[in-house]
Amino acid sequence: MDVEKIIRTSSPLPLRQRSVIHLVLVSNRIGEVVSQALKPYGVSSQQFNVLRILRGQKDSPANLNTLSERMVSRMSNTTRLVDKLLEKGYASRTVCPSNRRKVEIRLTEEGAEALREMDRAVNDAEARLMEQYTPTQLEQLNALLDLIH
Amino acid sequence: MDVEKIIRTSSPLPLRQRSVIHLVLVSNRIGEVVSQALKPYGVSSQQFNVLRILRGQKDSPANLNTLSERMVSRMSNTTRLVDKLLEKGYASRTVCPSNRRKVEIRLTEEGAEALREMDRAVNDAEARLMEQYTPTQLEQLNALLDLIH
DNA sequence: ATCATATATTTGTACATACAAATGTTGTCT
DNA sequence: AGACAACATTTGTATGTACAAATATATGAT
Repeated sequence: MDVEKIIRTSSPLPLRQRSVIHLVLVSNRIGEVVSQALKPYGVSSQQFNVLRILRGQKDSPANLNTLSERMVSRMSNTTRLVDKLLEKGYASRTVCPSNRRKVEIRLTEEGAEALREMDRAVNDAEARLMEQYTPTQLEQLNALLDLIH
Repeated sequence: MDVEKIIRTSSPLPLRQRSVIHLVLVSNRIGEVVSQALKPYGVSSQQFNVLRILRGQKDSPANLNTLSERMVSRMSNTTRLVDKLLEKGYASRTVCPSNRRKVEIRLTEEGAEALREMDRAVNDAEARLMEQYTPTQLEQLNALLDLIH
């Protein structure tokens, strides 16, 4: 991305500062593209993320703790996010019988079905976004990102 | 960053998908580090961004349009963000006399002073975050990020 | 059994973000 | 001048995010 053009700065930025801004701009762009792809299904990218985690659980239910641990962007309020998924009929929530402090959250059949379509849409969008990259470049990018602590 | 560890997934992710998640994780981490550095000054990273743009204007004031154009993350509501800066005494807002539709937003002396300290704090935090990188690696990273459209 | 502590979730508050609609101002066309 | 479109900002609504406090349940020590 052309950082200087996007933030309309005339003077060139110091390399490290440019990298940091660049990373944020790219991530914002990813967010944009993904939310756009998900718009037809009425879910946010965080909600999509949760649906994928639920699917990854196979038949065992997830509790809120598990969900927030596994989410890409830690949600400080997973309760309300799950509320939205319930409203849409994509997930179910029951009190865990063995430990009544916990809740059991499951993907519904409707949720699983919608998720298959979302997956396709998001995957296509990501493919378009990243089509410039050769596999080698993707390896390099990942290796460089690994350096951040 | 160790993507698989952070999102606690056992199966390795496809390279492209891993890159996308990696970029988002890194950007989230940057956001965390920057907000932490700004916490003592009571401003968000977006507010900090606006303060820097105001300084870049030298003595000519900025209007809201200019601000949202130049911000790293486009704010859909720059009005309310500037409100916060007014409350803190870091910026001033007056109606533009030549075109009463516009507003003129300026950095106050107090804002300029606080900004100098914030700059130091943020710069230090970013330096710590990116200390692993050689200049060459930063170049490579920027070049790879340039590929995104 | 009771109390303190730890665990799991929910609720409250403030702020941030996205999008649409409303307001006020300016310039243009007739 | 009056009507109308374009411009710049503000306001409203819904949702998302961060952090702290509140609630409910379980566990362990005495």
